[in-house]
Amino acid sequence: MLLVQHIRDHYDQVLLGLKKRNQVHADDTLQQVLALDELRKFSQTQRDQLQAEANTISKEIGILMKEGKTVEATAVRDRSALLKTQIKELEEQHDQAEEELKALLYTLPNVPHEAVPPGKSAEDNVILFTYGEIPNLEESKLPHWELIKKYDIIDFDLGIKIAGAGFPVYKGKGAWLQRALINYFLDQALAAGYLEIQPPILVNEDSGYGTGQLPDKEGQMYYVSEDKLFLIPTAEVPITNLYRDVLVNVSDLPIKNVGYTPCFRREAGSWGAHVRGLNRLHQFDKVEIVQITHPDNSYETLEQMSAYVQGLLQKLELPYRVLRLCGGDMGFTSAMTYDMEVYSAAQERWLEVSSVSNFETYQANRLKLRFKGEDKKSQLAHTLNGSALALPRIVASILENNQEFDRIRMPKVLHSYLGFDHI
RNA sequence: AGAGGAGUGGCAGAGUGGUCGAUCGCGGCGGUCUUGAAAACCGUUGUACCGUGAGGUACCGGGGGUUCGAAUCCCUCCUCCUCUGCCA
Repeated sequence: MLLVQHIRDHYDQVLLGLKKRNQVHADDTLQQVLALDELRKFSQTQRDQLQAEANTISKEIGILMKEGKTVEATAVRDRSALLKTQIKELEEQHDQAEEELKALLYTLPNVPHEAVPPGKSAEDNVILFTYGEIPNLEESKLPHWELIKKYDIIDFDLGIKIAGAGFPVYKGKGAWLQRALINYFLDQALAAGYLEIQPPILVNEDSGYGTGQLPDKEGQMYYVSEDKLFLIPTAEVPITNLYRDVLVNVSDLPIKNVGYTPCFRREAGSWGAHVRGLNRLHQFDKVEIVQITHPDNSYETLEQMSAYVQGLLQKLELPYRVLRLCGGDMGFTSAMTYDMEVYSAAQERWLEVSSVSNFETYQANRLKLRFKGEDKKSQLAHTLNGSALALPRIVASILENNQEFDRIRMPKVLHSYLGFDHI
């Protein structure tokens, strides 16, 4: 959620940023925000004044009653009753303005960093860097949805039987590979100084608001109505929300957390021919890194996190490229996002396997995540997160890129986790 | 799931209708003393919003109500504890 003060102080910059996100009505919305905030402040000032008077009167009545001057007390009491109705009116005005203001702010996405390119869709993302050799496979190469059948390691039909489409069943070496990747990713993050967190994979409504899934995106999450809980779409939600309503000490920053969780996405309406096999699932595994930093360091941290994720891809011997997302393709809450895409050699296309973002104060403002600085004043921290990594497309690329005639090579770094070197 | 009890400042714990944002203690911070530290003593110590400022307002688990006035009374929701039941 954007800060009203920031909108007021940097109006043109905010407007420009929102335009970069193709928010056509941004000017109107921002003007409304400022008007509502004025109304909010005005009604509070008025209300506070009347309330101060009412408080004084109440104390006077108390003293009069104690002295037994009941006649005088009754006279003052009438004045107080009048104040009360006025206060109530102003309070309603104030609360309504505040509520409308909040609702409006919820509709505004984060302001992109100035380095974020303009653009409407994925076409306009900027390729920053490409790494690795694209493998030269035989003509008989198979896409991963054929390979998993050939080696009987992942079974979609069984998943359909017990749950539905998009819920694969991992078997034998397929299951083992999942476990190995999770452990490898967690160990790497631990070595990089992250603290491992094992959070709940169901969260309440407040948590959904904290990281920006709510309002508006409830359709993307599975919902347990009996208990009013959401299945998490990413570990970002529970882990970042650990710090909701928290005032940390500046010396505790940066906070670095990593967590493995299954992730659940309804993906309503986003199915098509190009999302076969492991490319898009309702349930998948992901290791997520989250950092909370001082505002001065967050972009440096973003680069570090991006480098960290790239390091993982290099160790897995996968060709990849790094994109800087354009304004139109960036997530609602992000100020800058890098996407890492791995080349899947049989599908002959790039697959997104990680997304690393800096949210600046956008999430922190909703979360009320602040730190107390040297000057004893509290200010909002910056939050960042990234996939490190999401498993299904990594698995797809490993299977496709490393296929040979009658086996699939496993990356060297996984051998000790797997206990075998090929499938 | 049923019955009972309880939620107060970083922690511990008073306060049951009237200068209570809240006693006392511990912890934290500053100081005196000391070569330094400990001890002792003195002082200080929540958050948010409004206001140029002086200052004001709100917050005692959340929300609502009664009252001139609520931490205190009523309703409701949430959480925790104890007992019973169920259970990996």
